[in-house]
Amino acid sequence: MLAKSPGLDTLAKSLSLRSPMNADDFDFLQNLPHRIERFDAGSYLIREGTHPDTCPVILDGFTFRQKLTVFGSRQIISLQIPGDMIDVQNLFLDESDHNVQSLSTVTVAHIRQSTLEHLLLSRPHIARAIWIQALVEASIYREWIVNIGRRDARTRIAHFLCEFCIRLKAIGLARDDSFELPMTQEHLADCTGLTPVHVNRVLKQLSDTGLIVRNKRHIMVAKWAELAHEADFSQRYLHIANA
Amino acid sequence: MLAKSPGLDTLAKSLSLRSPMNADDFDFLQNLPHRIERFDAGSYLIREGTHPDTCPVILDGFTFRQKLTVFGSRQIISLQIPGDMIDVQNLFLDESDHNVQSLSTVTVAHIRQSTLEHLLLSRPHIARAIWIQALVEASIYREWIVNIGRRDARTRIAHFLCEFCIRLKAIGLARDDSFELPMTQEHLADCTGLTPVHVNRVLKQLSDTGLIVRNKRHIMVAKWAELAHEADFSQRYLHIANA
DNA sequence: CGTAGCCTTGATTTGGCTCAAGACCCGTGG
DNA sequence: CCACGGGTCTTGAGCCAAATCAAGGCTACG
Repeated sequence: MLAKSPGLDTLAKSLSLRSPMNADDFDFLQNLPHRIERFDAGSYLIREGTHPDTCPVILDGFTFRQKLTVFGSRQIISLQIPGDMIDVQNLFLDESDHNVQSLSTVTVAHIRQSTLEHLLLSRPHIARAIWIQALVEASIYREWIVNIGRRDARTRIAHFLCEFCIRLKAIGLARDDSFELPMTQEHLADCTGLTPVHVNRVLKQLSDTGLIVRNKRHIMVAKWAELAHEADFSQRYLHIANA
Repeated sequence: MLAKSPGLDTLAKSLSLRSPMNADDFDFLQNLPHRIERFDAGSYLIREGTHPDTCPVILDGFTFRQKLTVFGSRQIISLQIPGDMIDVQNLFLDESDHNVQSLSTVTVAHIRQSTLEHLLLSRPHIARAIWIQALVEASIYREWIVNIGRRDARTRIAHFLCEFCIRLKAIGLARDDSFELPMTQEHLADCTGLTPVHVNRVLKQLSDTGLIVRNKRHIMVAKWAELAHEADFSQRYLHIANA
């Protein structure tokens, strides 16, 4: 529980990609007190209206933020990948305004909110990296608003695939523009504001056109430049330094 | 330029609503070095791809964040009202990923990014308030994703009106559920992912049903409870303390 | 008093939704 | 080892909410 764990490497690496960090900061992050927990797919990590006292960090697997309308439909708001801190906002806000659920089996490290608050004050370089992570997430929200508000279904799905692929590549979970979707087509529909049926048709169409190759949930982007062009995709909003 | 100005009152008040602040902090905010600038309606305050060296704070008027697709359509991502700092993210991110434009004539106070960076490190209570403002903005993004992704046109417009009204009331710019829209119906369409024509029809329909009363751009919410219900509106996501 | 921007309304079209049925895939238990 | 069943994916048919196209009307301002 208090001991150094290989687990928090994921967090330290993810944050150090965001802002330069010295060995001391890096070491400090790895030694943060935390508690490991595993969740089955579909579990709730955070529920709307509650105020969690820990911030989970994803070590392995995927989660998503989600809101439900009174009419019963679900909108997925964002996806979290390994290295992401999934509850920075509840450090400063009273109640969670949305739900967080696991997409697959996930392993998280819980860090106490009080530990984080102290860290934000005492470690400016780490604090900077955490804020950058939060600001980039907000930037992705903005792009999703554009995606859902002003792009047609084909463009929208293409954009989603480009974004997810780039994010995975940045943390080494995708190679050669090829990756595994950790979600059903229903989830994909809830990410893009479409229906599962229409997502299916669009995916088929993208395969038929030869832009992607699908094998179950494995996606290979066959023609990156063309897909990105059709997707109206530019990765500036992801704020990934090296690329 | 360096002198105390009545202008920054707006910022100090807005931030102190977000996190408790002592007289010293309050005074410090009012005495921040800044430069006042006015913009005509439609001016660009920030352009995608640039890195401004000041953060504008709205003293009077309204601005909006906006992105354009390659197909030429525009999506408005958020609205800023007096007291809002409109460029906190560029403190930490290299290039702006979107545009900010004025909706009406606006007066802003430019604060140097370096001044802000120093402030974030030296004044924890103010820093907290600034981060809360940024986190609440992200929360509003999340709600807009839901609004655009999963609500029909009538619900969407109703939700937009509820949100805008509550935000204005929080800073004393609306009374009795009655306020002035600082935008054209085309802007409203770009906020909601609809077309101007359809926005017009929905507004008419909301008047005809008696939920709102319109006089040019003046909106009076005649039946708040009913409008909020139809809008699937709950103000939790705005994180306004007192209400 | 002309003109440009905004608003309003009608007619028609269409992208994506709904409804429905069947196929596939995989884990489970007999 | 195979039958069963539930979740997911796929495809077809028909429909509808919102888009598009188009034409006037209003208002403010030079």
